[in-house]
Amino acid sequence: MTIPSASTHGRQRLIDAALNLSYHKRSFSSLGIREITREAGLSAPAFYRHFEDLADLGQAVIREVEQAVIQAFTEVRLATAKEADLDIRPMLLKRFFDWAVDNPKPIVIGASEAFGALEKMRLGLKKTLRTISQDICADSRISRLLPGLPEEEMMEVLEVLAQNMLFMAVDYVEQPENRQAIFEKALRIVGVLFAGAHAIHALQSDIR
Amino acid sequence: MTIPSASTHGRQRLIDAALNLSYHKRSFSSLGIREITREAGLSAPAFYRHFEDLADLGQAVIREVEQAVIQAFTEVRLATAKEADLDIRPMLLKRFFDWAVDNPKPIVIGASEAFGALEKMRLGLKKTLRTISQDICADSRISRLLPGLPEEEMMEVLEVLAQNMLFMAVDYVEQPENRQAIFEKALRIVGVLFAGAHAIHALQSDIR
DNA sequence: TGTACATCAGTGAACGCGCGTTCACTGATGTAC
DNA sequence: TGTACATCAGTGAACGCGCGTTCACTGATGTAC
Repeated sequence: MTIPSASTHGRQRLIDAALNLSYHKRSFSSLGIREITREAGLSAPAFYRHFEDLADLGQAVIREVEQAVIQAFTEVRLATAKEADLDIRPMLLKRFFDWAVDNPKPIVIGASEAFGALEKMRLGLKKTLRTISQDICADSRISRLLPGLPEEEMMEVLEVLAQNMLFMAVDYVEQPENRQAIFEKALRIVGVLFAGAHAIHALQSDIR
Repeated sequence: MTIPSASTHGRQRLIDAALNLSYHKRSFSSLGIREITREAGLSAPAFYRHFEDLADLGQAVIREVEQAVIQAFTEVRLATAKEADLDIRPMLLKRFFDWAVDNPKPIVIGASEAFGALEKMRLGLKKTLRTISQDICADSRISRLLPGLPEEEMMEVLEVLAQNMLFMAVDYVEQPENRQAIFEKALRIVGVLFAGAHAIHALQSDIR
């Protein structure tokens, strides 16, 4: 055998099937085992070769969604690494939204489960948003737009931002006819949050 | 008979049961008819005396959630009507959070369904957030904090705000030990958004 | 290289159970005269 | 005021169905010697 690590086939097909169904019918917690195996083209008992129960599959699905979302941000930041615009934000956002169009499932599912039924999903996704916020926070192209802002304040704003951009990405994906308007709206919101963080920090510095 | 309007009993018990179950087990779309009637203390066939199917009950539930959320804001604004603080926002927010503690179900369910499974719920709740934003926008105690800001810009910011405060209210409800910290964080976010809207608008006015 | 064995993803048949839904019925309440 | 009727929320029994889960089995692939 190659490596005893992750099995390559049936298991992944079940995860993909769950993602497909959550994406189209929504709400992971309402899926059934037979429904998922049917979608995956497997017999029902095959499910138990790979997972103990639905919660077990759920953990695998959430890992998949988390990885995809983090990967999105990584790819976007790498793709824009050579850009040296004065303001990198529009390009970062545009790339993220376009990535979401190409990979709608983890975005749509992530958004709907981030405050949804299963606690494990909620906690996992919130942690993911925090991780992403930290990555962005560490990106000098962003942090230099908020000079002197303490890291904790920046993180707070970036987390709110990440959450809102996740939701706006869903609109962007689902309303192809309004994409330009949604993108501009998202940019405005980004602008407001940055400007606000900047203004408040300046105000506090004045008082001190 | 009194008035042929809304029936007072079984129907409401079914709605309450659905709210209870969604609140504790989460995800309305995973509830079953027998489960709901059981929770309501009724026989299964009784369901059909009041609703055609689950989607029909769903519409009634969402109306209930919407009304409760709007009522929350109305009550909060009435309760603070006599306050003439320089800045009414902390009191408005505090009262809203405390209302959420007393009426957790519509808040928690509203937050988890606002981006969740059923399209009707999502659209209804987004409309509700818009309605609330309009109410706040028309409140001179708020609008005077953003003098000269065009209504459309104010609405955009207030909608983002309303959505975020809904989510933060859930944290406030579910983490009694962190309430003070969550409240302060929420206030900071409110501050950032207002400061940002103000700063951006001032900037635009300068350019013109 | 061949052979015997172990491992493991997959299967169809079968189970008992709870589901959604229909049915004919009951009993309370309101209405007509 | 009494009586006959209509309305309607509720019920228990019954239906067929799809569900989750277990079982013994198959066939392909890897491993030992």
